[in-house]
Amino acid sequence: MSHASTWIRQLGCFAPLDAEDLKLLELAAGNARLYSTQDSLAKAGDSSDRMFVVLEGLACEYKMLPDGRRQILAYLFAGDMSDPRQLTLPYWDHSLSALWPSRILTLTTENVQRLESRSNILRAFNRYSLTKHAIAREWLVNVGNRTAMERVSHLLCEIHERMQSVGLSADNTFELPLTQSELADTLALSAVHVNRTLMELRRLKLVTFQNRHARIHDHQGLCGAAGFDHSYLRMAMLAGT
Amino acid sequence: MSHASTWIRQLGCFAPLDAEDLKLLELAAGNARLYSTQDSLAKAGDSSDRMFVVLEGLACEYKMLPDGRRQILAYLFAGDMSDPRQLTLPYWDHSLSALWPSRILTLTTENVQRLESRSNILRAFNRYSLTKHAIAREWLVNVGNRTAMERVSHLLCEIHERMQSVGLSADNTFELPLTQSELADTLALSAVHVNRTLMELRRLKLVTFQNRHARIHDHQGLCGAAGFDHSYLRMAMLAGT
DNA sequence: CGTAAAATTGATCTGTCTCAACGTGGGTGG
DNA sequence: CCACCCACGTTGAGACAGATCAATTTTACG
Repeated sequence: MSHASTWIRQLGCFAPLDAEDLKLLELAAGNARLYSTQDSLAKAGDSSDRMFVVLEGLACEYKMLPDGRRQILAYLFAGDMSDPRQLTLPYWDHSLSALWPSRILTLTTENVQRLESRSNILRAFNRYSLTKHAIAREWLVNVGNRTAMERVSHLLCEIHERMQSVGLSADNTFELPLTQSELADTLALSAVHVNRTLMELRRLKLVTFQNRHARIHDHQGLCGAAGFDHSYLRMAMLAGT
Repeated sequence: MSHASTWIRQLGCFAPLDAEDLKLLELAAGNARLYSTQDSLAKAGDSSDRMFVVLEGLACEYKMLPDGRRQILAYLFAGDMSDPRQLTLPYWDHSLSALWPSRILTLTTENVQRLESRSNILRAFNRYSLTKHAIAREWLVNVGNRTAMERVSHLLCEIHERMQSVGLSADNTFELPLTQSELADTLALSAVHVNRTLMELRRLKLVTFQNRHARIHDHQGLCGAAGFDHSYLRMAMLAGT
């Protein structure tokens, strides 16, 4: 199993890939680099001349306000990547950084063009990217309309489902090396309130956290608390609904 | 001046269009239909077999929660369109409806493919769509990290800039037929608080509203109140920064 | 072990929500 | 052409979810 397997498995969820596609993807995944927690990949304003693929670990996209407030816009788990179309723009409007020690692949415009010359890969990229945007829409709904309890539950349901689809969740347990402060900047809550909400989830026997791992004890209960409907995550997948 | 002029002018901001491109776009804009306030264009779950172009008027993308809460995800002003790539998906994950009497064009997959066979048009579509997503990211920041005053100001700065870029703003005045309740569902505030914030903006002599028109009296002051930085709107435009 | 980051807990504060009333202007039918 | 009407805007009072401030404990890691 190569270092790129999660990425390739994820792409395979969005379009069928043949042997030649797989070969090209494996090849492209050659020179991944290791990053540490908090290492910056790109800053808002930087030239947008490369895209990133998280092969292992965890990174995020975020925006900072001048006074230090931070909004996390997206998580990039193993198998996730930045938007390939961003390469057509002159600079980044948001920033990217690692949230945990990660193996991250950097692709140039030429690398990406070579991959996208394969119609299956192009199709997978596009459908993957559409899913990322569907997730962003749902985050806006989350932050805009849901209570703290619903927000945290909804995010956990989403992450669990994403992890499952790439085989990174077993026994309703998955690695989630996020601090409560990072969750706070994702969900637009204070870190203190995230803490209280997580403890409430524990008290309700819905989810527990140990050792940077989340364990869902009552999946149905959690989805209920979140008002979670997974259709936005599956829309672009081969299996359909 | 055709009915499609605002749309075409907007696309022309994202990629150079030649005579043949213009001809095809004009042709495609033939059978627009009139919609009234609140008319539905598509509901979440509907088959995603057409895209929409708002030639005149105002529409929006939104998501509803089962209990009736609504989050508006994007405004479609004259010249704006739904994401063409959505056509590759089986169904909508969000809904679209008119917010004001509008002239709206419906394009089928075939129509869009014909347009996208022109590389300039394809490029314009892509860059337009990237800008839409940059706006969505900024909305998440807005709802997640800014106060009511900042949120309202920021949204007004953004709309003003968008209107200006397609020539729908003159003398710092533009048509904005939104109710306070619609603003509330956009900004994740209550309608009552939107009202108080708008009155505060009026008291500060930054913006006034009359007759469904917004007039910005102190552009610099408004941008300051919002912490507004327009780079996310211009990133994909031909002029650059 | 020591140390710093992260989690936990308690007390208090506040921006915004909710509820409830009243004003108002533009569209419609009589 | 006027009167009604209804959606929208405005205003006030009180409530509350979540923020903030300030310790203290626990955990991770060199």
